[in-house]
Amino acid sequence: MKIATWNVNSIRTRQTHVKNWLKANPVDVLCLQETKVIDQDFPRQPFEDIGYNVYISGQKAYNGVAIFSQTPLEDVIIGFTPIVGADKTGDLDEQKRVISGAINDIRIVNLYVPNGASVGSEKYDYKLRWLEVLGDYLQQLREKTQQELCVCGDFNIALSDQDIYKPKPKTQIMASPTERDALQTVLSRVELQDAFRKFTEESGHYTWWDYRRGGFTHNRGWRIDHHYLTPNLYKRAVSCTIDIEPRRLEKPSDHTPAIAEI
Amino acid sequence: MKIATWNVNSIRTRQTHVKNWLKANPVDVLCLQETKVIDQDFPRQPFEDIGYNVYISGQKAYNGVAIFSQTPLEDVIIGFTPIVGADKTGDLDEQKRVISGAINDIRIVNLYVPNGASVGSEKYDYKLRWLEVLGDYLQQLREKTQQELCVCGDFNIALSDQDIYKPKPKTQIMASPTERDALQTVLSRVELQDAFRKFTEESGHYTWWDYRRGGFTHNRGWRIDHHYLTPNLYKRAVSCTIDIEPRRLEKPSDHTPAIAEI
DNA sequence: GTCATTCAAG
DNA sequence: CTTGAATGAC
Repeated sequence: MKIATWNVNSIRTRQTHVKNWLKANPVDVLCLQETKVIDQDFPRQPFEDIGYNVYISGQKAYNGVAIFSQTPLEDVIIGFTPIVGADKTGDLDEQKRVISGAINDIRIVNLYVPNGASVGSEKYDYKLRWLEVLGDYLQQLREKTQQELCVCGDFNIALSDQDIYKPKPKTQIMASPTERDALQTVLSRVELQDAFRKFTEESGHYTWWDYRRGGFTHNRGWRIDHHYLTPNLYKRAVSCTIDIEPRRLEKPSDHTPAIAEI
Repeated sequence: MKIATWNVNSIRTRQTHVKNWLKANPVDVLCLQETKVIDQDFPRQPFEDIGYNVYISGQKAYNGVAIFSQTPLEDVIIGFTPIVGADKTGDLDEQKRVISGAINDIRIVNLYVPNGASVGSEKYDYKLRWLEVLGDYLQQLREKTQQELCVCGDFNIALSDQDIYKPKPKTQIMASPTERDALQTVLSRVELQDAFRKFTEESGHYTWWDYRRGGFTHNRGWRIDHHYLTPNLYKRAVSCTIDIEPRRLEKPSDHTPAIAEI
């Protein structure tokens, strides 16, 4: 089973790119982030036309996640609340960043982790709060469903300096020790491991390049889109790759897809 | 000599349409309105590349006029001020709506007449004030230069009900009696005549269709883009036509070119 | 740099 | 309905 993740930075603007990519790369499951559209305006048809079931959780202008799956998903869960409860979730489900569903007792969790703006900002605190609840969510999800987890999406965190074109100061958003630790804690709680690093140890592999200052042209990239797998899935994983081609297209997303095969 | 007028509703957005149209219709002179760009950002090169001299008077976001001419223009005059003086012009040259130049003692005056919003509004008063100064401008231009005039552009006035898909109430902007009278006064003062009506008497010929409510699809058009000629030029005119094709393109301007041959 | 939104204009 | 600007986000 091939599971891809792609922050598309507006599904309406990227509709053609995504459809063409799926035709050339007919993955079983595609997890999208930053769809930036309310559910009623989501362009389902083009993807249903090529055989995908479409599951979405969107909002106006910001965030928004979706899962496309050739096999219908079982037990689709939107947001943290159904698992951890409204008390623990607080305001965190106002932003649409979490959707999950299962295929044959493999649970796919699609995340768009908050960016955090800058270290120490209000948005950074929000990111840290969000990651804490994410830990609760994954742990309870695991306990309740007894399913293996494939937790993928745009994490807005490069776990290691290896995942960045150049080591960054500790104050750099997406690379600061505090957010790295927060993510590491989440991973430990559910025994998640980075699928990409099962197969590739070198640095220089990225999934995101800033639109600004020719980030892509100069290959100043970050690997911030990940697949994290529970032990049995991790053992079964046969590949995890990044397809840079979509980032070369006209009017691309700033992210490119990562694909895990299990 | 062929002189065309075309409100392009942003020259940057319409660059390809205009260039392709000129390649297929190599008129001697093309008068543009609503270029919507400051002079330093005007895309001169593509038009110079195909043999046109480019004369512009633009501003940010709104209005803006330009003349493309295969023959260099003589004595280019921008705005009312050089002819009628700053006192009479007042604030009317803040909006870039007037540019003129001569070829062989034929003076081409390119106008973007204010729209006027709605009858009785502040903008309507501005339109009427503007038309009054236009009369002064044309009269003095005529006297000073002793040139024949081709006054063309987007007049935002349909002089007769024949020029509208359906007769309109007297309160309808672009068809109200007061603005029609104001334009008629201008024409009388300089003995200008409508080139189009030398050749075509039927109704049903339009140069503008509102983007809203499928104006073009339903052929709910207006003829508001005109060529007005002084007597000797009017006598010499051999044709005046409207080319609807550009209005059919993808992402068209709401106006289409009118072409007079003298 | 790119996107969606809101606004003003037509 | 389409455009450009201004904003905020990333």
